[in-house]
Parts: sequence; structure tokens; C-alpha cells
Amino acid sequence: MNKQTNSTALRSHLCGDMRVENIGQKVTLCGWVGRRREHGEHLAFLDLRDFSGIVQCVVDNSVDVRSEWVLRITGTVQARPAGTVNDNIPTGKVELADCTIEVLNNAEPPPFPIDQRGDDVDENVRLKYRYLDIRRERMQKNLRLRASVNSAIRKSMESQGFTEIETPLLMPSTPEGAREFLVPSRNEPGSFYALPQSPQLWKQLLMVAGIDRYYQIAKCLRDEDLRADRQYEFMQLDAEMSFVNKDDVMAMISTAVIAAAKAATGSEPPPIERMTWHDAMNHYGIDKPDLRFEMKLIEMTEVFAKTEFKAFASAESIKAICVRAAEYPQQAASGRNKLDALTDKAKKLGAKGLVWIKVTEGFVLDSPVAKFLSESEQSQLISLTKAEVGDLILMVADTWSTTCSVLGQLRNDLGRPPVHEGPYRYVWVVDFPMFVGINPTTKMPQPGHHPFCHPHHEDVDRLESDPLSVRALAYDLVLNGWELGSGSIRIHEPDLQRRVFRQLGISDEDADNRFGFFLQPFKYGAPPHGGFAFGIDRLVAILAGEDNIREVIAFPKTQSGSDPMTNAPTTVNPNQLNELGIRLLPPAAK
RNA sequence: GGUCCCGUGGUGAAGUUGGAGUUCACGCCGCCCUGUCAAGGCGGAGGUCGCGGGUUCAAGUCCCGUCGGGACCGCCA
Repeated sequence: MNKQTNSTALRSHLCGDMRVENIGQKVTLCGWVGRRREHGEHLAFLDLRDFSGIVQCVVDNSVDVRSEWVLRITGTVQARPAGTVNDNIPTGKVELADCTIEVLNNAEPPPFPIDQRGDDVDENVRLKYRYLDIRRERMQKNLRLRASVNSAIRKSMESQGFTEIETPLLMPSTPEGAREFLVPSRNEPGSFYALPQSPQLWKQLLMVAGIDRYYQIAKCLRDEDLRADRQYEFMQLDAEMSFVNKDDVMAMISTAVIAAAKAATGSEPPPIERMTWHDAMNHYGIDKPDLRFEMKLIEMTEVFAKTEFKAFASAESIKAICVRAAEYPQQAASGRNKLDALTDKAKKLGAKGLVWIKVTEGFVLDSPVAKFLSESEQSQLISLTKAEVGDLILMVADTWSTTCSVLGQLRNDLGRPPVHEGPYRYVWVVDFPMFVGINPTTKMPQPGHHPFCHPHHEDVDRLESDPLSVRALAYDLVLNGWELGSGSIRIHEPDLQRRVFRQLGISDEDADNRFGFFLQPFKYGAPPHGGFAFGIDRLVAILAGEDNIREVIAFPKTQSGSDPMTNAPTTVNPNQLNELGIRLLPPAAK
């Protein structure tokens, strides 16, 4: 911030800006009383705090000012006497003397310390007094970092020719996707608006409308259960471009993300690498791989092609992960209880079982199944996993997708560091499958993404003959195992759109009923287009070194969707319900 | 919908095989203190151990339920 703009009618400077250069100046500062240190009848030290930091004020001990009172202090900046410099704070070489104190407001003692110790306070208490929590340096830093990320993104998008356009919050309910928040209509009782899960429909219409490059930092709302990385309402950089291929979109988004990261951390991350969805699943067992640690899935199917071990015989896919004692001593040394728990976990995740093998002295394998494995199988197991003595090998034999996903989950459980720990590993995951399987009841392919996602040009011919082999022009951006966002090239050809709908079991008539207002415009000359959206909260949290997006949101909700400060959600006045034509049912009996 | 963890003065914790609301630190109130900086010294106030049942001579402690918070699975096209 321009220092001159910090000067106001009430103050001349900011507390945290006081430096040796200010010595001799008469300044007026405004802020809150941090700590008070009393030293007799006529000497006390006050730490005066504003958003910029704290500065020590030397005052007469007779003044009655207490914790978190709001003061305006006029005084002279002076060098601290020799031996009293505090190197731990930026203002530690100076102090404010000859202070005249004006009490702008007094305050009750805060429920928790307005400093680093607030980090240990129950989050519910922090949220109940969020306005005090935000006074703390951590939250001030996080919210300002968030603002600088937003600013860098805007600057980057604008310099790349994108036009910012706001889209409605009140829109029709759309049948697919996440659960929506509904808003009852007063003028049409019985009818509802929905709040947008994303501006997806609007931005595609803006492409039909010839905007060419649209972006918006948009609030999105989804009525799904909350998590460390999920809130009901969250911010997305939402963008869409015309006359592009996926490389164009990924380049634009990469530029914006790299600009944001640089603004937040001061250093530019390297170009973002790419990985196909198939490779991600095959090597990491998940479509949002965390590249900060190894423990990759190791292919074992061939090794056990002719095995005598029944559980492995005829399995479509056999893979292993090696928990290395050198990196994960505790996990590798897991005892029987822990291994049984891992086996239970694997079964819960859909595997038929989990084979564990401990590599003991002399590369002797300790495992309930060791006796079923031939000498050659055992030696190949060790050489392919590069296992050392003390390592723990976990194996799953199942369908390819089950083997991958179960081991991927175990890999994350056993090895994944907290999301904010460095280094930052961005990765584009590309070539997602168009369909993720066959619905057992309808016998129809299940969509991997929304149904407007364009199939890979090379695969379009197989849409009907071999739908599961069709790749989508879809891509996700992943950072440290968190999905930052996803995008795709959209279908702009009405004929192709109908073919995709039919594959999903949606007849032309159904499609018109459910998506009519959205499909109609595409008859009037839709350009080829594609776009992306990524979650600002998640990016900011990781860049801020937090592993929870609530730490970078000013007023977040708890995991149950409530706000301890405002008590939202609340009941409403019956008159409001009457006006909306809404009558409440009695609470459902349990 | 499910699995797991947590709930003790304002805050953070300790509380043993069940034995008196016991303890520690910070904060708060008062007094002392002229160079501290998470100042220091002395004194004081402050709690229905989330809530409701149960077991027991006796429950913060064991059991059941419930409420609140958190992590994860489902879910989030």
C-alpha cells in the first residue's frame, strides 16, 4: 500500500512502519492495546497494534488503558536506549515517547489472546469471535495474501485479453450435478430459483454471444457436506475462451496460476508438468496425484501371471507399493494390529484383500502368503520394488481400477504430508475418460464429467462402438494432491451433443426438457470453445501454508454448515414463510 | 448416511485401578515495581467437568443416549 494513503484525519502513520528513519518525528498513531508492561508509578510500555504491526509506546503508568482498548497516541519517535533493542519485531529499534493518549474506545478483555497463542484456541471459539480472530497477524496475513492472489489473477486475465462479466446468482435449477441451494420465489409461490454451483451455463452462452474471452472471480454454492477443502460457498476463477484447443486454455490458466503463486510467495514456480489420467491412476492410483512423495504403484501383473497363489491367479491387475523404512520408519514397522487395520481399510475400499510382506534380514519375506510365492516371484518382487531390509510391501490384486484406487488411497494414508508442506507440485492431469464405467442398472455409460464435455477428436468415432475407450478433452489442475480445478473443451456441435446424450441414456426429448434453454442457443452458431474454473480458496490456503480453507476465508462455516458467530442458519418469521407460500413439515421422526 | 477423534473456570492443558472441583500455565481484578517486550513479585476472584440418563456406597473418570466441534468415506456431473 502507498504509505501516503495510510495517513488519515486521525493518524499520520502506521504502527508497524516506524523505523529508525522516523526518529525525531512527531507522529500520531491509532490502534489497539496489545500488551502492557508496568514498571512502577510512572513507567509502563504499551504495544500499540494496527494491521501493519506493533510499536512500543513509553507511557506514564497512571494511565488506565487495558487490553484491546482503541487508542490514538501522539508522540515522538525515538531510538531505544542501548541494550533495549528488540530484534524480534521490525519496529524494535525505536519507540514512541512523550505520549499523549486519547482513548477512542474501551473494550472488554478478549476471550483469547490476540496473538500467536490464538492458534491453539478451539476453532469454534475463534469462529464465534471471528472479528477478534481476524485481528491476529495470521488471519491478517492470510486475508491480505488472498487479496493479492485475486489481484494477480485479475491482472493476468486482463492482460491476456479476458473480459470480466458478472453472471446471475438467481437462476433456474439444473437437474444434474451437486445439490443446489434453493431460493423460493415470492412472486411465483411454489417456484424456486437455484444458486449457481458454477457459472458454467452462463459462460458458455457468453461464448455463443461472441464475447470471445470471459472471466469472473465468481462465488459458487454447493449444498454438499463440508470438509477441510470444501465450504458451501467458495470462490472460483471461472474462464471461457472461443476458437481454442485445450493447450490454449491450459496455457492461459497456467499463466494466471503462476502469476498468483508468484504474487503470494515471491518466487515463480516452474512450468506446470502434464500427466495423462491413465498414468495418474496407474502410478498414483488417484486422479489428483500428490507428486511430493514417491511410493508409486508398481506393476506386478506379469510377475504373477502363472502364480500358484490363488488370490493372485487370474487377477486383472496386480500392483504393489513399497513403504520404505528409510522414509517411513513407523509405517514400515507396522505391527500386526496396524496391518490388520490396513487390510480392513483395503476391503472397505473395495479390494478383496490386502497382501502385506515385510522384508526382513537377508531379504527373507515375512508374510502370511510367502509360502505360496515361488522363489522367482519373490526375487522379482524385491527387485521391481527395489525393497530394502525393513521395508513393507503392500499388494492388491483385483480389477485395474480397484487395484489402483485402493493402493492409491493407502499410499496417501501412509505417506502423504500435510498439504501445505513444500515444495509446490502443480500438475495438469489430461485425457480423462469420457465415461467412467457402466451403470449396472441402466446398462448405460456413466459420465465422468458434465455432459457438455467434448470427446477427444481421435476417439469420436468410437462413441457408440466402444464408449469406455473414448477420452474427453478434459483436464484438471492439481496442486499437492488437491484438485484446484478442472476444465474442458465443450461440445459446440448440436449433433455431437445429441450423440453424447444418447450414450448417457438421455433421449432428444429428455435433453430438450432438461437442458432446453441451454441447448437452444447452440443452434444459432456456437463457436468452438473451452474453459476452466479453479478454486481460489484452495490455492490460497496452500500458498498461505494452511491445510484448511477456513483459515483463508473471513467468515467460514463449520463442518455442519453453521456459523457460531451469527448462529446461521436460523428459523424465520412465520410471516416470511406465508408470503413465500411455504409451510414447514414437522421434524422427521427418527 | 457411515467410521474415527475431541468436549474440565475466559483460554490452553493435567487429572492414575472410580474416592472431596484437585492441579499447572496464560488471561482477569487489586497491590508493588523506572527499561520491559509472551516483563517480574505478592494477593484475589472465577467452574452444574457440554447436556440427559444409567451402573456404584461413591462418577470429570465406567456404560447408554444426545448436543456441539474436528478428520475422513459416501457425496461434491
